[in-house]
Amino acid sequence: MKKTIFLYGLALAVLILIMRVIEYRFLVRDLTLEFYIGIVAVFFTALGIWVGLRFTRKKVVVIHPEFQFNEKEQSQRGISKRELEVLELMAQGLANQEIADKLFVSLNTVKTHSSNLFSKLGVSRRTQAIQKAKELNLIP
Amino acid sequence: MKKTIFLYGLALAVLILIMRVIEYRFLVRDLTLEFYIGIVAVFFTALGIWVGLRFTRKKVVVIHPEFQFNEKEQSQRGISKRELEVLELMAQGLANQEIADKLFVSLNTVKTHSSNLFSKLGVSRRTQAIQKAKELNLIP
DNA sequence: CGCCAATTCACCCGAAAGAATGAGTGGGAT
DNA sequence: ATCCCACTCATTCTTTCGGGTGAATTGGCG
Repeated sequence: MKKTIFLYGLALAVLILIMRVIEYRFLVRDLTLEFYIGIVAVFFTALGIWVGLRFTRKKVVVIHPEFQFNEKEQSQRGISKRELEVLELMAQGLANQEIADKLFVSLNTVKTHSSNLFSKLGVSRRTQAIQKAKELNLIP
Repeated sequence: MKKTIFLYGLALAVLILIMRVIEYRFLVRDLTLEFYIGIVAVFFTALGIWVGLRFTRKKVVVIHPEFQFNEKEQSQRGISKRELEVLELMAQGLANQEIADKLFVSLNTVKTHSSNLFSKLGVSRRTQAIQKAKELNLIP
């Protein structure tokens, strides 16, 4: 990212330098101002197009839109990190006891988390929670 | 498409017009040439970015490979139609009782179906069954 | 017709899940 | 220092699941 910004800055600097040179030449040769301006306009239009392409090309390449977590829903519903962990394991088909073992907590804790999770998701069963969570992009 | 080209042409015409006006004003007020050129450069850079974005902002079509039922798995595992119905409703987060109501059968029947389903899928919990069924393309 | 598979249902029992409640602890913010 | 919140855990109780078993029925097929 920093490299990208640096490259853009460098490109701009080079362009400004070129502009100066062009300016000097044209002033010396005493060409019309309109022509000079036209050159500059074309130049910077090209630069703009280039920049525009750079910024958007990547989006086209991404064919398979991968899962992207919906932070808004998480914060709006007040779902904590731990609850999310439980949710993910739940979606993997693990039983509460297995989740407890995996998270190194007690079964009761997992039950508490899942219970809170259900109320936050507005559901009453784990299968529904999984469905809902996928709809809300909380899990892949 | 023609509308787009027309719009671009129009935009360019307007920009040239604005350029002329700016040019006039700056010449009259006798400001520095560098400043004037800077304005033009920024202007056309913006134009270029805009054009670049317009031309490349292809809608990222979500290639969501549509579900296509895996008949082979169904027959190989000997899963009946009724069992599949139960599976689908199960994947929708319905409880056995709700499935029973929806299919107009008794709770015990649903239990039998789901039980047979689990053994055919090689799982022991409904959440796992849903996972597995999705992997096997038995449900979307 | 007799066989088979699918479907339906029942009963029992243990395990798991879920609801409700209370409570202790530790880290962060005020 | 105090308060809040996430996290933790426990207990009790009810509901739901899931396994196991047995059995009646129905429709298709040889």
